[in-house]
Amino acid sequence: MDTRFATAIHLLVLISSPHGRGLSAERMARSVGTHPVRVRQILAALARAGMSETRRGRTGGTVLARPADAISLGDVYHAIYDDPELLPLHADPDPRCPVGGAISLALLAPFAMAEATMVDALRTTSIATVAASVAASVATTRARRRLREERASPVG
Amino acid sequence: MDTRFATAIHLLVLISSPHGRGLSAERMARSVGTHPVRVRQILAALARAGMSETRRGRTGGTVLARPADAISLGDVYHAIYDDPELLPLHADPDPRCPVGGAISLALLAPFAMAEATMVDALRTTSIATVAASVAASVATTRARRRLREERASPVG
DNA sequence: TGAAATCATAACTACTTCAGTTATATTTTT
DNA sequence: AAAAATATAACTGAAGTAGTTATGATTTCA
Repeated sequence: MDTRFATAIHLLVLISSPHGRGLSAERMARSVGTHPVRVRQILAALARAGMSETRRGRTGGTVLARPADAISLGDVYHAIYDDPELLPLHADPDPRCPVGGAISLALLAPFAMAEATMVDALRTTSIATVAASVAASVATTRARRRLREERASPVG
Repeated sequence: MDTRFATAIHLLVLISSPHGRGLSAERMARSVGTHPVRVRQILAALARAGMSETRRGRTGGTVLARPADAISLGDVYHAIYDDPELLPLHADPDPRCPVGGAISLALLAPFAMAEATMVDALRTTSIATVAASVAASVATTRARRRLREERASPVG
Protein backbone atom coordinates (compact mmCIF):
# COMPACT_ATOMS: atom_id res chain seq x y z
CA MET A 1 0.00 0.00 0.00
CA ASP A 2 2.96 2.31 0.58
CA THR A 3 2.17 4.41 3.62
CA ARG A 4 5.67 5.87 3.90
CA PHE A 5 4.48 9.38 3.17
CA ALA A 6 1.86 9.41 5.95
CA THR A 7 4.36 7.73 8.27
CA ALA A 8 7.01 10.34 7.51
CA ILE A 9 4.60 13.14 8.40
CA HIS A 10 3.70 11.33 11.63
CA LEU A 11 7.39 11.10 12.54
CA LEU A 12 8.04 14.77 11.81
CA VAL A 13 5.04 15.82 13.92
CA LEU A 14 6.35 13.65 16.74
CA ILE A 15 9.75 15.32 16.79
CA SER A 16 8.29 18.79 16.16
CA SER A 17 7.37 19.22 19.83
CA PRO A 18 10.75 20.02 21.39
CA HIS A 19 11.61 17.59 24.15
CA GLY A 20 15.28 18.43 24.58
CA ARG A 21 16.64 15.01 23.74
CA GLY A 22 15.83 13.40 20.45
CA LEU A 23 13.15 10.75 20.29
CA SER A 24 14.35 7.18 19.76
CA ALA A 25 13.21 5.10 16.80
CA GLU A 26 11.88 2.59 19.31
CA ARG A 27 9.43 5.07 20.85
CA MET A 28 8.42 6.53 17.50
CA ALA A 29 7.75 3.06 16.14
CA ARG A 30 5.34 2.46 19.02
CA SER A 31 3.41 5.66 18.21
CA VAL A 32 3.31 4.90 14.49
CA GLY A 33 2.49 1.22 14.96
CA THR A 34 5.37 -0.20 12.99
CA HIS A 35 8.90 -1.53 13.38
CA PRO A 36 11.91 0.57 14.50
CA VAL A 37 13.87 -0.50 11.42
CA ARG A 38 11.23 0.96 9.15
CA VAL A 39 11.24 4.17 11.19
CA ARG A 40 15.01 4.46 10.70
CA GLN A 41 14.71 3.88 6.96
CA ILE A 42 12.20 6.70 6.64
CA LEU A 43 14.17 8.98 8.98
CA ALA A 44 17.25 8.38 6.82
CA ALA A 45 15.39 9.76 3.79
CA LEU A 46 14.24 12.79 5.81
CA ALA A 47 17.76 13.41 7.07
CA ARG A 48 19.14 13.27 3.53
CA ALA A 49 16.63 16.00 2.65
CA GLY A 50 17.84 18.14 5.57
CA MET A 51 14.66 17.91 7.61
CA SER A 52 15.91 15.94 10.58
CA GLU A 53 19.14 15.07 12.31
CA THR A 54 19.84 11.78 13.99
CA ARG A 55 22.49 11.08 16.58
CA ARG A 56 23.78 7.62 17.39
CA GLY A 57 24.81 6.30 20.72
CA ARG A 58 23.35 5.95 24.16
CA THR A 59 21.62 9.34 24.22
CA GLY A 60 20.89 9.23 20.52
CA GLY A 61 17.68 10.00 18.72
CA THR A 62 16.24 12.32 16.14
CA VAL A 63 15.41 16.03 16.19
CA LEU A 64 13.99 18.44 13.64
CA ALA A 65 16.71 20.18 11.60
CA ARG A 66 14.63 23.24 10.73
CA PRO A 67 11.42 24.88 11.98
CA ALA A 68 8.24 22.90 11.53
CA ASP A 69 6.66 25.74 9.59
CA ALA A 70 9.55 25.59 7.12
CA ILE A 71 8.76 21.99 6.13
CA SER A 72 5.84 21.59 3.77
CA LEU A 73 4.11 18.31 2.98
CA GLY A 74 5.34 18.82 -0.58
CA ASP A 75 8.91 18.83 0.71
CA VAL A 76 8.23 15.63 2.62
CA TYR A 77 6.72 14.06 -0.46
CA HIS A 78 9.84 14.75 -2.49
CA ALA A 79 12.09 13.57 0.32
CA ILE A 80 10.34 10.19 0.32
CA TYR A 81 9.75 9.81 -3.41
CA ASP A 82 12.60 11.12 -5.56
CA ASP A 83 10.72 10.49 -8.76
CA PRO A 84 6.98 10.49 -7.99
CA GLU A 85 5.52 8.62 -10.97
CA LEU A 86 2.10 8.84 -9.42
CA LEU A 87 0.50 8.31 -12.82
CA PRO A 88 2.68 5.69 -14.49
CA LEU A 89 2.73 5.15 -18.25
CA HIS A 90 2.14 1.69 -19.69
CA ALA A 91 5.32 -0.03 -20.75
CA ASP A 92 4.73 -1.67 -24.14
CA PRO A 93 2.63 0.31 -26.61
CA ASP A 94 3.19 -0.98 -30.14
CA PRO A 95 5.47 1.47 -32.00
CA ARG A 96 4.12 0.24 -35.35
CA CYS A 97 0.66 1.53 -34.48
CA PRO A 98 0.24 5.30 -34.95
CA VAL A 99 -1.44 5.69 -31.58
CA GLY A 100 0.91 3.26 -29.83
CA GLY A 101 3.91 5.07 -31.23
CA ALA A 102 2.85 8.50 -30.00
CA ILE A 103 0.74 7.97 -26.90
CA SER A 104 3.56 7.96 -24.34
CA LEU A 105 4.87 11.31 -25.51
CA ALA A 106 1.34 12.70 -25.61
CA LEU A 107 0.65 11.68 -22.01
CA LEU A 108 3.90 13.03 -20.56
CA ALA A 109 2.81 16.66 -20.34
CA PRO A 110 -0.68 16.21 -18.83
CA PHE A 111 0.58 13.62 -16.35
CA ALA A 112 3.54 15.74 -15.24
CA MET A 113 1.29 18.74 -14.91
CA ALA A 114 -1.23 16.88 -12.76
CA GLU A 115 1.47 15.47 -10.50
CA ALA A 116 3.11 18.87 -10.09
CA THR A 117 -0.26 20.38 -9.22
CA MET A 118 -0.77 17.82 -6.48
CA VAL A 119 2.63 18.45 -4.95
CA ASP A 120 1.92 22.19 -5.12
CA ALA A 121 -1.28 21.57 -3.19
CA LEU A 122 0.74 19.68 -0.58
CA ARG A 123 3.07 22.68 -0.32
CA THR A 124 0.29 24.77 1.21
CA THR A 125 0.34 22.63 4.36
CA SER A 126 3.32 22.49 6.72
CA ILE A 127 4.33 20.14 9.51
CA ALA A 128 3.47 22.99 11.90
CA THR A 129 -0.05 23.09 10.46
CA VAL A 130 -0.52 19.37 10.95
CA ALA A 131 0.93 19.57 14.47
CA ALA A 132 -1.50 22.39 15.31
CA SER A 133 -4.37 20.34 13.95
CA VAL A 134 -3.28 17.38 16.08
CA ALA A 135 -2.99 19.61 19.15
CA ALA A 136 -6.45 21.04 18.57
CA SER A 137 -7.88 17.57 18.23
CA VAL A 138 -6.23 16.50 21.48
CA ALA A 139 -7.55 19.58 23.29
CA THR A 140 -11.10 18.91 22.09
CA THR A 141 -10.92 15.30 23.20
CA ARG A 142 -9.68 16.34 26.64
CA ALA A 143 -12.43 18.94 27.03
CA ARG A 144 -15.09 16.41 26.06
CA ARG A 145 -13.79 13.89 28.54
CA ARG A 146 -13.67 16.48 31.32
CA LEU A 147 -17.25 17.48 30.59
CA ARG A 148 -18.40 13.89 30.60
CA GLU A 149 -16.69 13.17 33.90
CA GLU A 150 -18.13 16.30 35.51
CA ARG A 151 -21.61 15.28 34.45
CA ALA A 152 -21.09 11.82 35.90
CA SER A 153 -19.95 13.13 39.30
CA PRO A 154 -20.87 16.82 39.58
CA VAL A 155 -19.17 17.32 42.92
CA GLY A 156 -15.80 16.06 41.73
CA MET B 1 2.72 -0.51 -11.06
CA ASP B 2 -0.90 -0.09 -12.09
CA THR B 3 -0.94 1.31 -15.60
CA ARG B 4 -4.68 0.95 -16.03
CA PHE B 5 -5.22 4.70 -16.22
CA ALA B 6 -2.71 5.22 -19.04
CA THR B 7 -4.06 2.12 -20.77
CA ALA B 8 -7.64 3.38 -20.52
CA ILE B 9 -6.66 6.67 -22.17
CA HIS B 10 -4.86 4.74 -24.90
CA LEU B 11 -8.01 2.71 -25.56
CA LEU B 12 -10.25 5.77 -25.67
CA VAL B 13 -7.89 7.50 -28.11
CA LEU B 14 -7.94 4.37 -30.28
CA ILE B 15 -11.71 4.31 -30.56
CA SER B 16 -11.97 8.11 -30.81
CA SER B 17 -11.09 8.02 -34.52
CA PRO B 18 -14.34 6.82 -36.08
CA HIS B 19 -13.81 3.71 -38.14
CA GLY B 20 -17.44 2.70 -38.62
CA ARG B 21 -17.27 -0.69 -36.93
CA GLY B 22 -16.06 -0.93 -33.36
CA LEU B 23 -12.52 -2.00 -32.71
CA SER B 24 -12.05 -5.48 -31.29
CA ALA B 25 -10.30 -6.08 -27.97
CA GLU B 26 -7.85 -8.27 -29.87
CA ARG B 27 -6.64 -5.39 -32.08
CA MET B 28 -6.59 -2.89 -29.23
CA ALA B 29 -4.56 -5.28 -27.13
CA ARG B 30 -1.94 -5.40 -29.89
CA SER B 31 -1.69 -1.59 -29.96
CA VAL B 32 -1.48 -1.33 -26.17
CA GLY B 33 0.90 -4.26 -25.79
CA THR B 34 -1.19 -6.31 -23.40
CA HIS B 35 -3.75 -9.11 -23.29
CA PRO B 36 -7.29 -8.88 -24.72
CA VAL B 37 -8.78 -9.93 -21.39
CA ARG B 38 -7.21 -6.97 -19.67
CA VAL B 39 -8.49 -4.68 -22.41
CA ARG B 40 -12.02 -5.98 -21.83
CA GLN B 41 -11.75 -5.47 -18.09
CA ILE B 42 -10.75 -1.84 -18.56
CA LEU B 43 -13.36 -1.29 -21.27
CA ALA B 44 -15.99 -2.68 -18.90
CA ALA B 45 -15.13 0.06 -16.36
CA LEU B 46 -15.29 2.72 -19.07
CA ALA B 47 -18.65 1.39 -20.30
CA ARG B 48 -20.05 1.50 -16.76
CA ALA B 49 -19.06 5.18 -16.66
CA GLY B 50 -20.88 5.79 -19.93
CA MET B 51 -17.81 6.53 -22.02
CA SER B 52 -17.89 3.59 -24.38
CA GLU B 53 -20.30 0.98 -25.68
CA THR B 54 -19.37 -2.57 -26.51
CA ARG B 55 -21.27 -4.98 -28.71
CA ARG B 56 -20.89 -8.73 -28.61
CA GLY B 57 -20.99 -11.12 -31.47
CA ARG B 58 -19.29 -11.58 -34.77
CA THR B 59 -19.23 -7.90 -35.74
CA GLY B 60 -18.78 -6.78 -32.17
CA GLY B 61 -16.33 -4.27 -30.77
CA THR B 62 -16.25 -1.01 -28.88
CA VAL B 63 -17.12 2.55 -29.86
CA LEU B 64 -17.08 5.87 -28.03
CA ALA B 65 -20.39 6.66 -26.33
CA ARG B 66 -19.96 10.42 -26.31
CA PRO B 67 -17.73 12.96 -28.07
CA ALA B 68 -14.02 12.77 -27.32
CA ASP B 69 -13.98 16.39 -26.18
CA ALA B 70 -16.66 15.57 -23.60
CA ILE B 71 -14.43 13.02 -21.83
CA SER B 72 -11.78 14.52 -19.58
CA LEU B 73 -8.85 12.62 -18.13
CA GLY B 74 -10.38 13.36 -14.73
CA ASP B 75 -13.50 11.48 -15.80
CA VAL B 76 -11.36 8.56 -16.94
CA TYR B 77 -9.48 8.59 -13.67
CA HIS B 78 -12.72 8.29 -11.69
CA ALA B 79 -14.04 5.62 -14.03
CA ILE B 80 -11.00 3.46 -13.33
CA TYR B 81 -10.51 4.26 -9.63
CA ASP B 82 -13.76 4.63 -7.71
CA ASP B 83 -11.97 5.64 -4.54
CA PRO B 84 -8.56 7.10 -5.46
CA GLU B 85 -6.62 6.82 -2.21
CA LEU B 86 -3.55 8.15 -3.94
CA LEU B 87 -2.06 9.20 -0.60
CA PRO B 88 -2.93 6.35 1.76
CA LEU B 89 -2.93 6.76 5.54
CA HIS B 90 -0.95 4.36 7.71
CA ALA B 91 -3.09 1.74 9.36
CA ASP B 92 -2.01 1.39 12.98
CA PRO B 93 -1.12 4.61 14.80
CA ASP B 94 -1.23 4.08 18.57
CA PRO B 95 -4.47 5.63 19.92
CA ARG B 96 -2.88 5.97 23.38
CA CYS B 97 -0.29 8.40 22.01
CA PRO B 98 -1.61 11.97 21.56
CA VAL B 99 -0.11 12.22 18.08
CA GLY B 100 -1.05 8.68 17.10
CA GLY B 101 -4.63 9.25 18.21
CA ALA B 102 -5.13 12.40 16.15
CA ILE B 103 -2.84 12.14 13.14
CA SER B 104 -5.22 10.28 10.82
CA LEU B 105 -7.95 12.87 11.24
CA ALA B 106 -5.41 15.66 10.82
CA LEU B 107 -4.16 14.23 7.53
CA LEU B 108 -7.57 13.61 6.00
CA ALA B 109 -8.22 17.18 4.86
CA PRO B 110 -4.82 17.98 3.31
CA PHE B 111 -4.67 14.60 1.57
CA ALA B 112 -8.20 14.86 0.17
CA MET B 113 -7.50 18.40 -0.98
CA ALA B 114 -4.31 17.38 -2.79
CA GLU B 115 -5.98 14.45 -4.52
CA ALA B 116 -8.94 16.57 -5.60
CA THR B 117 -6.54 19.18 -6.96
CA MET B 118 -4.80 16.56 -9.07
CA VAL B 119 -8.04 15.25 -10.53
CA ASP B 120 -9.07 18.84 -11.28
CA ALA B 121 -5.82 19.27 -13.18
CA LEU B 122 -6.65 16.14 -15.17
CA ARG B 123 -10.03 17.65 -16.00
CA THR B 124 -8.36 20.32 -18.13
CA THR B 125 -7.28 17.71 -20.68
CA SER B 126 -9.75 15.72 -22.80
CA ILE B 127 -9.44 12.59 -24.89
CA ALA B 128 -9.79 14.87 -27.93
CA THR B 129 -6.77 16.86 -26.73
CA VAL B 130 -4.67 13.73 -26.37
CA ALA B 131 -5.84 12.43 -29.76
CA ALA B 132 -4.87 15.74 -31.37
CA SER B 133 -1.48 15.55 -29.71
CA VAL B 134 -1.01 12.03 -31.03
CA ALA B 135 -2.07 13.10 -34.53
CA ALA B 136 0.36 16.01 -34.47
CA SER B 137 3.15 13.71 -33.40
CA VAL B 138 2.36 11.29 -36.22
CA ALA B 139 2.28 14.12 -38.77
CA THR B 140 5.66 15.39 -37.62
CA THR B 141 7.19 11.95 -37.85
CA ARG B 142 5.82 11.48 -41.37
CA ALA B 143 7.13 14.86 -42.48
CA ARG B 144 10.58 14.09 -41.10
CA ARG B 145 10.69 10.75 -42.86
CA ARG B 146 9.59 12.29 -46.17
CA LEU B 147 12.28 14.93 -45.89
CA ARG B 148 14.93 12.34 -45.14
CA GLU B 149 13.91 10.19 -48.09
CA GLU B 150 13.86 13.16 -50.47
CA ARG B 151 17.36 14.09 -49.42
CA ALA B 152 18.54 10.53 -50.02
CA SER B 153 17.11 10.38 -53.57
CA PRO B 154 16.33 13.92 -54.75
CA VAL B 155 14.74 12.85 -58.02
CA GLY B 156 12.17 10.64 -56.33
C1' DT C 1 37.54 -0.23 29.73
C1' DG C 2 33.24 -2.44 29.34
C1' DA C 3 28.28 -2.39 29.43
C1' DA C 4 24.19 -0.26 27.76
C1' DA C 5 21.54 2.12 24.50
C1' DT C 6 21.17 3.66 20.27
C1' DC C 7 21.58 3.98 15.07
C1' DA C 8 22.88 1.87 10.07
C1' DT C 9 22.06 -1.44 6.92
C1' DA C 10 21.53 -5.80 4.64
C1' DA C 11 18.83 -9.80 4.07
C1' DC C 12 15.00 -12.73 4.61
C1' DT C 13 9.81 -13.78 4.83
C1' DA C 14 4.88 -12.89 4.28
C1' DC C 15 1.44 -10.52 2.03
C1' DT C 16 -0.75 -7.89 -1.42
C1' DT C 17 -1.52 -6.25 -5.95
C1' DC C 18 -1.04 -5.96 -10.87
C1' DA C 19 -0.45 -8.17 -15.20
C1' DG C 20 -0.55 -12.26 -18.05
C1' DT C 21 -2.92 -16.29 -19.12
C1' DT C 22 -6.26 -20.04 -19.50
C1' DA C 23 -10.83 -21.70 -19.41
C1' DT C 24 -15.75 -21.61 -19.90
C1' DA C 25 -19.98 -19.59 -21.25
C1' DT C 26 -22.60 -16.24 -23.93
C1' DT C 27 -23.88 -13.33 -27.88
C1' DT C 28 -24.32 -12.13 -32.72
C1' DT C 29 -23.72 -12.70 -37.59
C1' DT C 30 -23.45 -15.44 -41.67
C1' DA D 1 -24.04 -24.85 -37.26
C1' DA D 2 -19.75 -22.33 -37.59
C1' DA D 3 -17.18 -18.25 -36.79
C1' DA D 4 -15.93 -14.25 -34.32
C1' DA D 5 -16.53 -11.68 -30.82
C1' DT D 6 -17.47 -10.33 -25.61
C1' DA D 7 -18.05 -11.55 -20.25
C1' DT D 8 -16.05 -13.22 -16.41
C1' DA D 9 -13.88 -16.23 -13.12
C1' DA D 10 -9.72 -18.36 -11.72
C1' DC D 11 -4.97 -19.40 -11.74
C1' DT D 12 0.15 -18.03 -12.10
C1' DG D 13 4.16 -15.12 -11.88
C1' DA D 14 6.49 -10.87 -10.79
C1' DA D 15 7.18 -6.81 -8.09
C1' DG D 16 6.70 -3.94 -4.14
C1' DT D 17 5.68 -3.01 0.82
C1' DA D 18 5.97 -4.14 5.52
C1' DG D 19 7.64 -6.95 9.25
C1' DT D 20 11.46 -9.14 11.17
C1' DT D 21 16.07 -10.86 12.21
C1' DA D 22 20.90 -10.28 12.21
C1' DT D 23 25.25 -7.94 12.36
C1' DG D 24 28.05 -4.10 13.09
C1' DA D 25 29.13 0.74 14.46
C1' DT D 26 28.64 4.70 17.55
C1' DT D 27 28.13 7.15 21.80
C1' DT D 28 27.56 7.66 26.73
C1' DC D 29 28.53 6.57 31.31
C1' DA D 30 29.72 3.97 35.39
